[in-house]
Amino acid sequence: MDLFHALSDEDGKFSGLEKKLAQLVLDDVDFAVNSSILDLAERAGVSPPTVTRFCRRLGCQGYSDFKVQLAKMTYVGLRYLKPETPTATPAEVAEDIVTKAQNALFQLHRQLDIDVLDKAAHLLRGAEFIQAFGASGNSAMIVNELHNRLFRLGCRINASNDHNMNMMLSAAAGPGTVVFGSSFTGRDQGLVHCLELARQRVIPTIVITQSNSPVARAADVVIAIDLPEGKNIFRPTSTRYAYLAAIDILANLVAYADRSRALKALRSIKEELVSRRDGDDRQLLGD
Amino acid sequence: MDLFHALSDEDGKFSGLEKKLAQLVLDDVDFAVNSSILDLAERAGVSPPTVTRFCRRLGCQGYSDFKVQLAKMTYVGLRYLKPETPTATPAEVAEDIVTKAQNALFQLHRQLDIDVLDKAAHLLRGAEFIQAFGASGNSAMIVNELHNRLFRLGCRINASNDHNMNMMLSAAAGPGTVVFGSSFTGRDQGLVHCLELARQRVIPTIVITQSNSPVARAADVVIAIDLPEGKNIFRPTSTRYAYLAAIDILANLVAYADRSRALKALRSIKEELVSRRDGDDRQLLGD
DNA sequence: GCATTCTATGAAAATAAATTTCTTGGGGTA
DNA sequence: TACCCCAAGAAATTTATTTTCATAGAATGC
Repeated sequence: MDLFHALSDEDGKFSGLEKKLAQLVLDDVDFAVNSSILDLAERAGVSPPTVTRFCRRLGCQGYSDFKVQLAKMTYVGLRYLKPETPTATPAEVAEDIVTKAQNALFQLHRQLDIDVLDKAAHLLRGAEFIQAFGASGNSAMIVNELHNRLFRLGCRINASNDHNMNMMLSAAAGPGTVVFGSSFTGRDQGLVHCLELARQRVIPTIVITQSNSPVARAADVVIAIDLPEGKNIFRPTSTRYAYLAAIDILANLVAYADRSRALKALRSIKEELVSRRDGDDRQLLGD
Repeated sequence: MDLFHALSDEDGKFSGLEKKLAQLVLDDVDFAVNSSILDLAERAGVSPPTVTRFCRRLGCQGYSDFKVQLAKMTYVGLRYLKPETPTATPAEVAEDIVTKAQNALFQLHRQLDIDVLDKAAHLLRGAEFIQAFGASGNSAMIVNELHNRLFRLGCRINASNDHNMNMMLSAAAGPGTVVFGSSFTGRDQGLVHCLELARQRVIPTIVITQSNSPVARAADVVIAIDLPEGKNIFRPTSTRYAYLAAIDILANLVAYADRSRALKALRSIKEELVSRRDGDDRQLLGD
């Protein structure tokens, strides 16, 4: 049953007052979720029985059931984590992945230390140059994303995914540089080494990793992400979504930390894209 | 208020029966969400007033409020989309990004055509070689992720983010090759050209893009993703989360389509990682 | 064009649900 | 031993929800 769909009345089965009710509910879900049937009826200018009937038409058992469904729906539909079945159908695979991704985002939001993130953003914004290190598929993606976001904001940044290269880059880093590292496990020895090199050179370091890990201990600013890992080895880790969101938030804070610089850089990029393509600026800032 | 936290009774404020209630609720959220106070009381072996008091202690207004909060919580906390305030605090930025990411995942799940995905998975699994094209930051990330997931499953795959290169690769593609393309906007002319080249050579093509776009029209199998774009130019598009999830699902389906090959490949990679590092196999399959 | 049927709706009644008040009994404390 | 406090339930009360019944208007059939 899909309340979201039902409320939009695509089949046109609602009566006049029911349409009014649906509109009211969609306009102010909070109110509907928190009020009694009498309040809702009064505000909609209908009688309580009409509300009950409305709920039934939507496929709910009654008003309380409706409220529960509504609460679920508006807070993003997501099944509870089910034990994994070995014979998963494609639909189950899809649901499982989406569920876990949403869960990872939820957990991220719960445990994210905004102050640390803000501190990191200001450090990045003030940097003359940023070296971003992350190896293996996942962390590589993360630092590449950081690169992809920050260069648009006028930051000078290089992302590198090669251990030996990282080492040389760290050893060569001069004043004004900030080193950024990503490690999902927190046990990337190569990254730890780079961070130590940076520390020797009094270069500030930021990492996104598990707290209380070797990588975390080697850095100045730690964006801690502690999520349980799944067990299905076929399944890519849902932790990536959490990391990606953290990077997105970070990039935003960097943008806000120096709005004018960010705007200027974005504008140039956009102009270039628009003038070189078909003039359709829906492309915005990259495919 | 954080019901999740409250239910775990970290402050040890629960009485004996309240602990029992909390356990019952956590064990079977579905039951709690769908039953009346009498049912819940009976199943927990307590009186209804005890349940009411329990709800109050959890910070809820009463039993109905408790049910609503519970429904929200278990379906992943997520605020309704708020209009964006120009003077966003870091916390608001974080919430907004997480919200939109979850929303993108929700929408993806609602509109995803599993059969198409499954078809694409079988095509990829049967391919002798896969060329994956995606340019600019976002699509580049997507095809790199595809590469990152599929090579682990024993697929022969190359990801390329360079237009000219893609063109040459398409022109040189031989029988047994499958071309995969990603474009968020669906208007990547270079990609369209590659797809046309492939079509001339009777090479099957799969794209992940907006439906009814030039890219979609040029491909054999279309994984359609149609999400509204945000307007904040500072903000990276939340669509990325949806694409990423689609790729994850796709990779899973490829793995399940040929379990033994996938397992074999994964096992070799894992052995290599474990033997070369500190023997800690928590690293699993890449940082 | 009138009668009939159907549908939407509300009023009132009935039921069910939730909460408050009052009470009890067990554990601790002076 | 007497007192107090707290957890917990029974009964009473209040509140919320649903059902039943009645009505008016719209649609349909003859």
